[in-house]
Amino acid sequence: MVTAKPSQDRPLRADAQRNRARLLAAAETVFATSGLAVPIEEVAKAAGVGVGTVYRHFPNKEALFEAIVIARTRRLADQTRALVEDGDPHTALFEIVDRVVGEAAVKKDFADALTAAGRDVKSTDEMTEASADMRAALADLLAAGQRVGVVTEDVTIAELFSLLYGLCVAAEHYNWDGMQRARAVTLTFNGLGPR
Amino acid sequence: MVTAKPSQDRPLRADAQRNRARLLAAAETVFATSGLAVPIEEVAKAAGVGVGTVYRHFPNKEALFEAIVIARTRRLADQTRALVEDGDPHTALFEIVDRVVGEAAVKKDFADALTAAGRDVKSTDEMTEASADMRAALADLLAAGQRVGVVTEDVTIAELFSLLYGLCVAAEHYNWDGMQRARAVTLTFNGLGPR
Amino acid sequence: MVTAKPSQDRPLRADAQRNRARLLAAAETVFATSGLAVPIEEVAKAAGVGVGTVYRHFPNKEALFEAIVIARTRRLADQTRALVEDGDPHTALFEIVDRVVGEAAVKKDFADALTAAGRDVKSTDEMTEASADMRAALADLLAAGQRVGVVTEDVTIAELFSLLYGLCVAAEHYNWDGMQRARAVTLTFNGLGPR
Amino acid sequence: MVTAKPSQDRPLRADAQRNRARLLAAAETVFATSGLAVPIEEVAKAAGVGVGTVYRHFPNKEALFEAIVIARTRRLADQTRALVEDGDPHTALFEIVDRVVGEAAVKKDFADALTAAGRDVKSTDEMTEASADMRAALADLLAAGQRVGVVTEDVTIAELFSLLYGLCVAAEHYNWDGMQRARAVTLTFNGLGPR
DNA sequence: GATGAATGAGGGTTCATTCAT
DNA sequence: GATGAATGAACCCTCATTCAT
Repeated sequence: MVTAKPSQDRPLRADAQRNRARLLAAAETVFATSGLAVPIEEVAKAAGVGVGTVYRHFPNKEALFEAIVIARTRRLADQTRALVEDGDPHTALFEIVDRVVGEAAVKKDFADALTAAGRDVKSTDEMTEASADMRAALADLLAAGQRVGVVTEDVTIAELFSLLYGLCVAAEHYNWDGMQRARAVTLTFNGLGPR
Repeated sequence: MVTAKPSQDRPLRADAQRNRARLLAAAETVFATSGLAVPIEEVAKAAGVGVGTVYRHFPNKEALFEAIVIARTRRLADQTRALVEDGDPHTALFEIVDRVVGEAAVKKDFADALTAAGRDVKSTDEMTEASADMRAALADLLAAGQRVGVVTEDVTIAELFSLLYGLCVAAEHYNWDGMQRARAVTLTFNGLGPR
Repeated sequence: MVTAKPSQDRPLRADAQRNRARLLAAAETVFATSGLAVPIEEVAKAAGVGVGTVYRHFPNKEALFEAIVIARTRRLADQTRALVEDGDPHTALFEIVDRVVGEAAVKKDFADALTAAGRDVKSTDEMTEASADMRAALADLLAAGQRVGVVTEDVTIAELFSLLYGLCVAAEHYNWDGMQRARAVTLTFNGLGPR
Repeated sequence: MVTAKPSQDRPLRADAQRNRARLLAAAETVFATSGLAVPIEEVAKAAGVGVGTVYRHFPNKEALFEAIVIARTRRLADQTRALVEDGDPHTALFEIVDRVVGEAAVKKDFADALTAAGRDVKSTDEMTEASADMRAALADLLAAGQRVGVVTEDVTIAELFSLLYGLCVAAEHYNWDGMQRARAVTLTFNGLGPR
């Protein structure tokens, strides 16, 4: 956000910056498509760079993966917060959940990400922060939902979180289309609302 | 279940039989504990045999893994059917789901199994059969639930299946204890029942 | 030395034993010829095995190298001790030094070994033991030399050791033939003897 | 010594000159400390320049290393010659040897240099010249020693050279302090003198 | 049948060198 | 001239699978 030294910065960085972004994007796609086990070279190829470049930007495969998760978590948190502020409280919760689940269905790595496939994404400060951020955004959302009465008071963030998680994984696993997803989200929401 | 050559076997066969069983048990544990990426040798060691023996019983790693999934699926199907027949229709659905989810929380490999971590468990005949079996049992369960009115008519087996799946994964991921699990299952069931 | 269980041991081990030996021999040659930087595959090829076999016997390159050093040190210690016992005290010191230096000239790895090329051969117990053994043998030799008067009393083992070391390196570096070596050893011995 | 284009250079040239010097100094230290295997980038960092600059001054890593060896050899030759001229013939030999060995003990790269760690420092013209220079200086020294009788007539330059080499390596390897070094040099000299 | 040694393809990572800025 | 990002060959090591015993 804040580019230090407004004027003559290191000029090279422009390319590097772009490469990093392409790498992240490519990695997201490739990991999503082929799983975490793909050779790094595959990622590099998809990003149109050499393996060395991957390693210049990320110390190792795990770090690359973590960077994706962090980016993704941040994006989700941002979107969530946007919806909390702009959206109709009555539908905000449904919408954001639906959207999150929808994305998860496409980018196969979300669950992979959170699950981190056995290997525990070692809580980097950055990761911890992004997580907390997401959690906070979701908490706001939940509070909003409870305020307008679509969710009963006794539902906790943790519960919401884990149900959301389950939905994401299922969406990904069963390759839900919009219809199926909406239905599942609806069913789940029914459970959260008042009897 | 299907013991090939029902009657007189050479005594050695007994050892082999036992080895296969130990192998399956060991593999289930080891995969659950350390993920699918563990070297086969680890499994062999855990089973107290040499790698060669593993390969005598299963053509390759994937087959071993599949065998576990099949065994597990069969077990679940059996349990489900048992509950359908013996259990109180009002609680049967809840109970079986709770149990399945409970097991999933312990044996980390269930989701791993179904998700099959990227690689698609190629539907063997056996696997297909076990799956169908499980699906049928769950269908019966669902039908029973609908008959007594705890689940609305419009819920499909596919939907039930995927929600169940999501619960399992979440249970595993968040390491739910009995309480948390019951709560999640309850919430989910609320969603399936009549308004 | 002591092969446990004289009769029916694990039969396979014979091959493995042989491979380990071949590996050690090959590695000694290859490292000597091409330096410590040669790819492990080169060593494997020289031993007529696959890389995997190298790694079955030695956890990593360094361990392989260390094994060579240990073997070599033991051999030297043994030879030294033999000379101490069998040899004429008047010539024993000269002879053993000459021989050690002679070997060093051929097997280029001796100095490499001791120097351990920058990386410090982490003192394994085995290594420590072998070293101590060698040192002890040399101490005996020195004592013998002093007893018969070819070396003055004030020469310490450490001094002998380091001069020997220097000679070895020089022999290797300058590729001394027997004549050159004998001359250098003689000159050095002159320095150790009484004026 | 040989500054190309003696007179008017562009001011930038000054920077380049300085960079080359810093590079050489940094490389000497870094190679000495961490061995020849350190990444070039390490050297660059130590010199406070980018890798590109290293390659502007030296075509490749080997050339950089060779430049160090040459510089070092020249320095030794100069010092030697100085001692030959200024020093007391009776102690000159001892002194120069002691000094050379002393330096070798500090700058670990001397032996590394001469041994050239497996890779043979391809005799560049420059290198050859520097070597010859050193050899000549040492020859003068030896001659002086022989003239005053501290060294017997039959000692050849080659012999002196190789003993010196051995001492250097040993000094480096055993990390001799001044005392230990003096003792070793003395012992060695005893050997070179008349009986 | 069981064992575990051997194989070797494959993947992660490093680093000398090049080149756009 | 300097910089440091990019490249990719090469290396260490792992592990699924085979096979001699």
